[in-house]
Amino acid sequence: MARTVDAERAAQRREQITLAAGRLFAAQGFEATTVADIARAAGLSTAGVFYYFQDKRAVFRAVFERDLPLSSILVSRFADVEAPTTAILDLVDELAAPARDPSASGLLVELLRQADRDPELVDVVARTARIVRDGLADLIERGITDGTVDVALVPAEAAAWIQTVVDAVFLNADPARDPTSALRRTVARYLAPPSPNDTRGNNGEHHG
Amino acid sequence: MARTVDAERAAQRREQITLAAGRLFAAQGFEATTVADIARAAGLSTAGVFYYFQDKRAVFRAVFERDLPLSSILVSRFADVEAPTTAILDLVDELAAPARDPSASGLLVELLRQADRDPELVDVVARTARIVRDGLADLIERGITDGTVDVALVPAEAAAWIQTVVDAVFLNADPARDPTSALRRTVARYLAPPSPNDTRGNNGEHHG
DNA sequence: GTCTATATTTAGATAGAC
DNA sequence: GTCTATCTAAATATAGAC
Repeated sequence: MARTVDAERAAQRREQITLAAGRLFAAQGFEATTVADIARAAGLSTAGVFYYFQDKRAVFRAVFERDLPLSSILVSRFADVEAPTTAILDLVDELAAPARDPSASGLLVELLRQADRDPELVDVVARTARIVRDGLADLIERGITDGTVDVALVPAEAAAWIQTVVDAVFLNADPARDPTSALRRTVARYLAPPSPNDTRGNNGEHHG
Repeated sequence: MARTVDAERAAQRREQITLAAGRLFAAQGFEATTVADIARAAGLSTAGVFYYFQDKRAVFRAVFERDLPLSSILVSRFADVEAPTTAILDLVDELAAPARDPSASGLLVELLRQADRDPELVDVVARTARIVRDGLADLIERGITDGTVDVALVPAEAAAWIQTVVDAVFLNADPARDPTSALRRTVARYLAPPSPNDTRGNNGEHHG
C-alpha cells in the first residue's frame, strides 16, 4: 500500500510543478522561463523537476493535458440542452471565460508558437480542440434541423470558425473591455438564418 | 556626395537583413533564430549584423516598422468610398489577405509574444494598429449615420473588435480553408442594424 | 526521492585585423 | 565597412552524494 501513497504524492508533486510552470510560461513565455524558475516556484531544485518530467517540453505539455478531460465535461454538459442555439451561445461563453484572466492570452500565444516544434503537443491540443469542434458541430446541426440556424452553413466548418472567433477573445489584450457581449452578438448573428424580409441580400458574402 | 551613396548602400543592406530576418523569425520564432542564422541568410557575418543593428531586438522591430506606412496607404484608399459598409468589408478583406501566407501566422504569434518585453516594439505596432482602428471607426461612424450600421455600436469599440477577429484569422491560418467568406459574413452581420421584422429579440446579447 | 555541484552547449556581443 | 576569432554568460541536463 505504500506504493499507492507514493503514486499519489508523486501525482501531487507533478500537479504542483505543472501549475507553477503554467503561470510562468504564460507570463514569460517558454524560452524565457528557465527550469530553475519553475523549480523555485514549485519549491524544489532544478534536478527535482527533471526527476518528474523528462525534459522542459514535457512540463509544457502537461500544462495543456489538463484541458482535455475538462473540455469533454464542458461539451457534454451542453450536448442535451433543448434549444441548440442557446446552448451554443452559452458554451461559447464558457469557452471564452478563461480569457478574462490576462495571462490566458500569453499562454495561448505560447501554445501556438510551440505547437510548430512539438508533435506530441500538437496531438494533445488537437484532441482537445476536436472534442469542442464536434460538440459545436452537433449543436449547429440540430439548429439547422429546427430552423434556428442558417441551412447554408456546413456544421463542421461553422464550428471551426466559431472556435477561431473564440480565440480572438483570448487575443483581446485590453482588460478594460469585456468582449463577451461582442462575442455573443457575433456568433448569434453569424449563425442566424437570413431574415425573410431582409432586402440586403447576401450578408456580405461573395457570389460565385 | 559619396556620403549619399554610402547611405543608400547602408539602407539596402539593412533592408536585406530585415527581409531575411522576417522570414526566419516567422518560420522559427525569435529565440530560436540566432543572429548567425540571420547573417548567413543575408550573406554577411554575425558581426556584420551588429554593425547595422544595435542588437537582435532592433532587427525584429525593423521587420514591423515596414508595416506602418503600408497601413496608412491601405486605410486612406478606403477612406472616401461612398458606401461605408462596402468599404469596411473590402478593407477587412485586404487586412486578412496576408493571412493566406502561412508564415504570416508565425510572425503575428511571435509579435504578440515579444510585445510584452519590448516597449519600443509595442510603440511601433500600436501606432500601426491605431491607424487601422481609426480608419475602421470612421467608416463605422459613417455607416451609423447613413443607417447601414447598427446605432447600438460604439465605433471605436466595434473597430477594435473587428481587428481582433481579423487577428484570429491569422492565427488559424489553414491553407486548406479560405476564411474570406466566413469573415465577410461575420463582419457584415455583426455591423448590421437589427431587422425591423426580426422577432428573435436581442441577437444573443445579455440584458442588463 | 531530493539535493549540490557541474559538465556541456550555445548564443549574443565585442575586439581588433584588414 | 566587413571579416575572423573569441569572450562571457546562461541554460539544459546529468552525476553522484545523502
